[in-house]
Amino acid sequence: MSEVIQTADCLDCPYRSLIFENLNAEQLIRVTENRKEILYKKGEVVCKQGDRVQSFLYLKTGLVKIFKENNDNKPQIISIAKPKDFIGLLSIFSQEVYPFSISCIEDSAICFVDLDVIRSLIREDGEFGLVFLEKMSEVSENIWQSRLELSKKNLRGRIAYTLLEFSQNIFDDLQFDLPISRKELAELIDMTTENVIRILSEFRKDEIIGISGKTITILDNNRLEQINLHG
Amino acid sequence: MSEVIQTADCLDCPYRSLIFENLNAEQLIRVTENRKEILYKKGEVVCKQGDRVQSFLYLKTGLVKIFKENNDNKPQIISIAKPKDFIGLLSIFSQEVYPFSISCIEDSAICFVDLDVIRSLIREDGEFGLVFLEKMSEVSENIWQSRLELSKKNLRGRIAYTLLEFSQNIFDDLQFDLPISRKELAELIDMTTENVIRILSEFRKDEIIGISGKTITILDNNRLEQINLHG
DNA sequence: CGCGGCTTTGATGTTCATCAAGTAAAGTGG
DNA sequence: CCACTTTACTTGATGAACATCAAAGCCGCG
Repeated sequence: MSEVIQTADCLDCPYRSLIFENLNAEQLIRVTENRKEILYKKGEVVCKQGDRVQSFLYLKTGLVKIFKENNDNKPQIISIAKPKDFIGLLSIFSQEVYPFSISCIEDSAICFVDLDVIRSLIREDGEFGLVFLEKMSEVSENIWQSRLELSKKNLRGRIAYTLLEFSQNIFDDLQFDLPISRKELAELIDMTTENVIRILSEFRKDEIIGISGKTITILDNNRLEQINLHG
Repeated sequence: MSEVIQTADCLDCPYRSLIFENLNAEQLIRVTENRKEILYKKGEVVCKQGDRVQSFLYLKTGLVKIFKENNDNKPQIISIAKPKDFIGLLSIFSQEVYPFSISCIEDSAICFVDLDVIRSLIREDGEFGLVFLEKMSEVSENIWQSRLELSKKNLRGRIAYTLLEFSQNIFDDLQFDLPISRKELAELIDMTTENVIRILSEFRKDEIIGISGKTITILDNNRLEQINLHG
């Protein structure tokens, strides 16, 4: 199960985000004293839609999915977050409760910083506030970019786009282990599980990718790019 | 054509946003001196995708559409913004240039506040920064909510959703003039113009709505809600 | 008044979801 | 550790939802 660990203070944290770069010693101590780090196993839930927002969430290592749970039993995955992402997104500043759930698709380490501490840092240190805003803006912009891009593509295009995302932005390799199931991939790009599988098989038959269980190898990057663009 | 007007200072602005509520006199003067207000006619362009971001944009009155221009000649409307919305969205803090265009779908008055002034206000006045962040968060959250809601519905559901949005959130009336063309409605909810028209006609035949040119009258709100929910 | 863009309807075809059925894999309890 | 259950994966067949194409009327505007 998940485990709270006591790390050295944030000053020495190798995963310290740029936003905490310019804090002074006193401020960093305040952050250190009002945070906890939790190690999660793959599959564990970080927060559930409807939970009270109390912390600023920072993904140190691992991979998580941020998703809406609808009462129709068809979750919608909003985004897969990478290390150094702010996984509470912007919501934490206007919502009482989380409008989405977060769970781990790989073992992950997540820092929970007391939200009141973040608020007080912004209040007293405008420079911090500004940097914070910029970083928030960037994360948000990336997710928007992706969603809008996806929504104008057909199924083949969406699959191609997502495989390229994984390859280029997350694993930085032409071969990688799909961190999510076919079902989750379907939830991420808004299609059915059957069609995800069908199209992956198609790509395999066309020798655009290789598939071995969860392991995907991109064999013909060009063609994948073409499908991405014209799908 | 569009017209720059010299209004009284922001202190007296009846449309002053809550975010400027707690500024002191000196700060408000700085805002006043580094802003301009422009009156646009329906159809005029406020900013184009790719323009350099230099101002914080605030919609005082009117209605604008925020949209992506793709090279395939199929614009995607991201959102219709109402008075008091921050129409540059979060992008202004991480993007050099606008990732979208904005144009007016009704005559509109828009304030351009020099972005450097906003930045300096955040730097020097943390409370302002925090309120600003909260408001940004709220606007962003609403758009997300809408897009995710839409993306899980079928065409009838999307039309129903949008009509209810207009009725309830924008015009606060069961009868209203559609501020956008059928074509734009299609771009907003990601379908073809033909199908927008077809489904509106269907709703008319079923006596769920009345249509007379741009004027829509919701005759059976209940049924529309049902279609929205189950579509 | 004539041109271009918007609107409307119908006919047609494609894309995609759904249903069904079976295999493989992965967790669960005795 | 094995039987059992559940969940993931896979393929095919079918039909529904939706896009595309075509044609014609309409409306606003120079």
